[in-house]
Formats: sequence, C-alpha cells, structure tokens
Amino acid sequence: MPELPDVDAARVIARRVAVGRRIVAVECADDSIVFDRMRPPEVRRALLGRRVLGVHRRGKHLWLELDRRPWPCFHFGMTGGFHIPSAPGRKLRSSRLKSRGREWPPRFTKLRLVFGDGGELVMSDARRLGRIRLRHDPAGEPPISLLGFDSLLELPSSRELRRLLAGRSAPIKAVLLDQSFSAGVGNWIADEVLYQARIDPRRPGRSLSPAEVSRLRARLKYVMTTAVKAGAESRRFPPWWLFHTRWDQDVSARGEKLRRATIGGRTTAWAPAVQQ
DNA sequence: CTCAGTGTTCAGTG
DNA sequence: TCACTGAACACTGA
Repeated sequence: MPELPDVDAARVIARRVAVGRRIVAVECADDSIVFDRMRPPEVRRALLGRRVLGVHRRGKHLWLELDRRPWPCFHFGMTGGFHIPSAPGRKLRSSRLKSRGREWPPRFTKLRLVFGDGGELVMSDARRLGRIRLRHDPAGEPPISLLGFDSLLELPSSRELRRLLAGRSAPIKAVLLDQSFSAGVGNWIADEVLYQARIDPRRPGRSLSPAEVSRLRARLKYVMTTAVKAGAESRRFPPWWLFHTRWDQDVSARGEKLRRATIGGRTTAWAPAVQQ
C-alpha cells in the first residue's frame, strides 16, 4: 500500500476518527518486531486514557499527537496500513462479505485503538516490515529526524536540488528512493517521475543538467500533488501515466516500448525511447 | 515449490 | 567519513 499518497490518505482517515477523542481501549499484538522491541504493557501504558490532539506526517511516517508524551509513530513498510470499521451495511449480503475484506478487527491487526465515541482505528501489517514506536519528540528523533525533504510539502528549489545531487554518483532512481534525500518517494513514484521528466533512471544523479533537474522537480511536485489529491485512488490518475502499464504491459499508454531492470535494488520500468 | 513484492536497515566495500 | 551495493528481513499470493 504505502507510498506517500497512501500514507497521507491514512493521515486523513486517522484525523477524522481520532482527533479530539480519548483512547478508551488498546489492543496490542505481542510482536516485538513490529513494535521494535516494545512489549504490550509499555504500549498500553502510553496510549490508554490519552486524548488525540493531532495526526502528523513526514515522508512515509505518521504519528499521533497526544495530550501526554510519548507519542505513537507509525511506519507501514510494504503491507501495513490503517483501517476503520466499514460503515454499517444495509443488508449483510450473506457469505461473500463475511470471509473477505470486512472482518473486524482485520487479519494481521497489530494495534487497535477504541475511542470514547465508539470509533476505532486499527494498524495492520501482514508482512511485518512496518513499525510502531513511541517517541517523546518524533520529528526530532530517528528515524523521522533522518529524513530528507518531504516530497509533498517542502520541495527544494531547483538550485538547491542541483546542489543536493552534486555529490551523488548512484543512479538517479536510487537517489530518489533514498529517504534521507527525498522523503516519501517509493518505487512506482520514482519511475513515474523519471518517465514524465524524460530521464533515464540509470543516469548518475550528478550527471543531470540544470534543465533536467528543473523537470525532475516539476514532475515530482506534479505527481505527488496529483496522487495525493486522488486520495491514492489509482483509477483517478491521468490515463497516460506510466503507472497504469508499468507492472504488466510491454508498452506505455502512449505506445512507447517499456524496458524493465533492477535499479537501486528495485524493479524499474522505463521507456528508453523517451527517457535519456 | 518458486518467485516477486507499493520498504527499510545493515554489513561490506571502495 | 561518506556513498554505494546487495542481502536480509517476514510473509502473502500468484
């Protein structure tokens, strides 16, 4: 699920159900990997009885602001995410919905928060690469303090971006995936941005011309804002985006032949005819 | 059974 | 010390 647009959608959901409410019950899986060596009692002690004052995001990290520290911080890894109970359906149409999709709490629930008004927020994670941590100053402590600029909210100027890229010999795709460079860029967004900026993902970061850096910046801003606006609902992305064909087609929607290779440790799709 | 996967971290290397 | 690379992590689903 999670690239920055998905995480921002989770932020909006959490804001709606949690802000202004008090946590009246906490269920916590005994999973010292996802909880980063914490045990359930420590988690419960920090959260139970607290009021939620806000929800914050930086890059792909989220945290809840409570009326007392420490605060819970969430990272979704590859398969984590927030869930809320589905709206009370009119008629529960028999077996189909029961087995899949609508079970509550969801399979792989790691943390379940119940609020004073009866609302709930669950963090689940099948693959267990996500993390839940407690921090007294989330933005000031690792891992969030180690992030680079937020790719949605604080894009540097082209000039600054050129400076940041100057020392980078890794492929530009790998640089974009580096969260200490541009926080929030994930695999498909890196490919999308490079496709739209017409830059070969294998190019060393430092080899980009000023014009290319400007295009990169503009397309990063455009892809992020568009994807966030769409609420991470990919059906609403413009039809010509690489996104729609990058996993399973030989050509882009515009008819350009696609090539795939591992770059920066990830499967990368690009259109050599238009990306140099 | 095998393999890839929307992400990060760590060890080893230059 | 820094930057880079690739393996490891843990599990699902095709």
